[in-house]
Amino acid sequence: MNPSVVIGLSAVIVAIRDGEAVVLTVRPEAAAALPFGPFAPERDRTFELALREFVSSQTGFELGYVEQLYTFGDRGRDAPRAEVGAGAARVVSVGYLALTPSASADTVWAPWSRFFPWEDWRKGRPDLIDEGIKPALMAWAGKDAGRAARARLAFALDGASWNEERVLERYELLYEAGLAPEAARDAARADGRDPAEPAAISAALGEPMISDHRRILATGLGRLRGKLKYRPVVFELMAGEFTLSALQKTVEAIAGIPLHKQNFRRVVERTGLVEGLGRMDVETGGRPAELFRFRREELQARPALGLSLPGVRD
Amino acid sequence: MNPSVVIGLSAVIVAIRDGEAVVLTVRPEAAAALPFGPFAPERDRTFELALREFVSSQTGFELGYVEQLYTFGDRGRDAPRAEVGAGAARVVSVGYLALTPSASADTVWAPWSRFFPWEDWRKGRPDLIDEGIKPALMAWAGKDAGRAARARLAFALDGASWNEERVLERYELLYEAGLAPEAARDAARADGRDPAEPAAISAALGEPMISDHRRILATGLGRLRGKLKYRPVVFELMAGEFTLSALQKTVEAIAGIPLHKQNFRRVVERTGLVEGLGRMDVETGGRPAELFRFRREELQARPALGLSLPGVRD
DNA sequence: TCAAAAGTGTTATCCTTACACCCATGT
DNA sequence: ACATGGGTGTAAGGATAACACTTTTGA
Repeated sequence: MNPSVVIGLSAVIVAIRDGEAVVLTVRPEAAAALPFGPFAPERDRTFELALREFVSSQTGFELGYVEQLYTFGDRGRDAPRAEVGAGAARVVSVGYLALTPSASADTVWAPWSRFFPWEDWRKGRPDLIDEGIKPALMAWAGKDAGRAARARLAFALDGASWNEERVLERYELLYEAGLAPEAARDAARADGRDPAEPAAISAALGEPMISDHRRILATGLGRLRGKLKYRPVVFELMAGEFTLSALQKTVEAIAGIPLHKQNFRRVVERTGLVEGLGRMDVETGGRPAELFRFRREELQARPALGLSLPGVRD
Repeated sequence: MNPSVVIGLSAVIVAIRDGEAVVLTVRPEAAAALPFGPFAPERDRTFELALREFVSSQTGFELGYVEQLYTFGDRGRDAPRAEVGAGAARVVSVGYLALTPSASADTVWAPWSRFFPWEDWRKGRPDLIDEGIKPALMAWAGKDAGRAARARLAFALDGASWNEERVLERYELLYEAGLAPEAARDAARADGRDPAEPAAISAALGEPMISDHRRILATGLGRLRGKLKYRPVVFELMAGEFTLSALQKTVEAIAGIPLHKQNFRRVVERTGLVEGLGRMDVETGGRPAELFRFRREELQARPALGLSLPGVRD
């Protein structure tokens, strides 16, 4: 008999709804969770097939773009037993990122700002950072200069500049500082107690999720923000026809920072990856906007999108 | 009783020796292999600890910089049974990339050009591409325009430009085209036969490795080449003191392309991540070179290295 | 004195960033 | 007419890529 390892698959499924980046969650009545399911070695030929299968049966949703994120195997932060229904097995979870152009009006789609409210800088620096996070992290750091420096760089405190990609680093810091409800839960489990998952109350520092799902979500958001800059993945979030403003709004929602309109257009045009259709959008306020489509056939030839998100300082 | 999954860990351990990028291999007498070992769920707290443990006990080597690459779980390309000593278990392998500044003079260090001879463009476009790879891929493509286009873009055929990061894409293409000995081996295993690993003859299209190790190696090389451009990982391959030429040689060995001396220096200086020591190197031919050190303390503050490797066309 | 490698000056070009302004539509 | 969002011109500054050239050592 083999030592027991059970592989779980979790998916960060991202879409855009009403200009907000949203992520598919399950069990809306309790603490939020990403869609997850077991990997059955005797049945599933590949991780990706298994993932598509259980997502479609669990949520009725067919995935398009999918990429592997990371495999989480640390003890103490693994999934609770019940999650995969195994006895005393060690749970290893393989996280995936998926992008889709359509999101239902269902409540299972949650804006990810619910879980990471400090990540949205589109309207400027969130007050939460200086009013909630900074004092809490400084109290945790105390006289430890290393901790203070990490906090400063992660959260752009005291004039440091914001790097939108470091989502995981920020979450891990809050976790380590005990400011994420998941930290207390995991500590209790490590002591042999069996705590309930944190309630889904809207915590000031972001809503918690079950197991290590918020960590997987942070990994997904960070990866996506990074990838935006050098691969044309945005288009996986767009419908077949879209306006350039809608494209910009999408990038802004993902990156969490505002972009300069004209520069954005120039960059997009220069890539040669979009094509104007000559037709106009059916209004959304002012002047009609031209519709564009993604020239997917060019993807192999010029796979870069070189969006250089400008540094946001304040 | 649980369905059996066994997790294996494999490491792509990279160093520089005599200006060549080399990778640590085991079993030099047979087909090459990366260092690998099982993950024991009841013993190992994290993947990374297990990895450091078995690498040090297997090769006597202490790892420094380590990062997770990818988790390979596809059936048909998994590790052979014997590798992890399990019965009928499904093998999932988690690949890691490790960098180290020191390589022994041992033969266990193999230049990776042995496995991917087409990846070294430092002396210009390798003849192998047009003389060996192109005809073979064209024969495989036949009248299939899609296949021909993929080959063209991956291997920079017919004027397409070379992208040094697409190492995995190139290997996968050769595998799919049946030009990697591993492909025949895996096909045989899928049919229920039990073929020996390919012999370690120096194949024209690169030496094969056991199991999916060459794929893991390709993943590691691609990741490293990409990361070079935006994270200061090169320094993990350097000793405490080094000359700028040595640094440049290292980047060239990894990226596989030649760099412009002065532009390289300007970029490195602008990052502020190196500091001249005022002392000189003890000769290597001509004029003595100044020694520099990596300012590791600046790593948190400015984590970018922005090496923009210029496009190589021919 | 010559080979070998270190190190510097300069320039055209392109990209990034940031101004401010005009255009087409519905109310 | 005016509010709303779509769409454009232009220019400063900086980074990139590519020239060719000087300097310092050992043989």
